[in-house]
Amino acid sequence: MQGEHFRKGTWLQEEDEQLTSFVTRLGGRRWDSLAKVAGLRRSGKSCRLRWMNYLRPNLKHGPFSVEEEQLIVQLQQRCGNKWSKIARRLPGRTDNEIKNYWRTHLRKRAQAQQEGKFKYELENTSQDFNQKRIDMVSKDYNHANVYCQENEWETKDSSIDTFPLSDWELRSSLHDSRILDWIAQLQNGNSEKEQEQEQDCNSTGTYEYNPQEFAECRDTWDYSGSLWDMN
DNA sequence: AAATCGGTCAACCGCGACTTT
DNA sequence: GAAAGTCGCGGTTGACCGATT
Repeated sequence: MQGEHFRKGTWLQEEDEQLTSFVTRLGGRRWDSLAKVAGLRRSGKSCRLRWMNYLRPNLKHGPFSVEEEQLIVQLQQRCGNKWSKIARRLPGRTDNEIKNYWRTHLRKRAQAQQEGKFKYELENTSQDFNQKRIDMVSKDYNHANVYCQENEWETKDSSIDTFPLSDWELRSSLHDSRILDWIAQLQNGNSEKEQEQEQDCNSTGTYEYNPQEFAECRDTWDYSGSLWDMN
């Protein structure tokens, strides 16, 4: 493909139609060849992206639901910026869409919540406080777990694909780690985080699902609550 | 009304992983 | 086993649009 001049920028409707027609007939493989055969002056890469993020069937294009938002926040905390993995848990959503949504909507909210609460929590650090934190986070992860089960998403894989609520996971947000590290250092004089980092994400340890608690959690979620709210 | 700013999102880029030859 | 080709991912860019000055 050397020296070829590919078109860039926004896709035209004719291009979309052309691409859809050829992907439907030939399948979504060999994108460079497909682009050529279809007569599109686009790179295979560009065609693949357009198909995956916009044209392929069963994509949702509307606004994210509250439950989708919750799931994104929880999964992002759990596994970081692994957008493709997160996208697999949100049928009809693309990694690009989730990534953009996180960056433009959720990240700031999360940061603001964390920064706002961090000050408060430094002043309220105690064993009771930490137990409350763990209970809170546990509730949120149960929510995500149940949501996946309700939607019959595969749970055979480990790590992100199941939601075993290990002790490590309950404290895995930056926020919780920071607080608990600090406490551990005060108590033991060494960092608990080093040990945590060595633990496998697959470690198990389950928590009971309480439907009533879940319903309350679901009803009251509005980002003034949830993971970062102690009130 | 025009200029500027900030938010949003589609699309691009670079790179590593995987597959094919 | 090596090289070339292809795919998939995460980060970044830039066009567009509405709000504000």
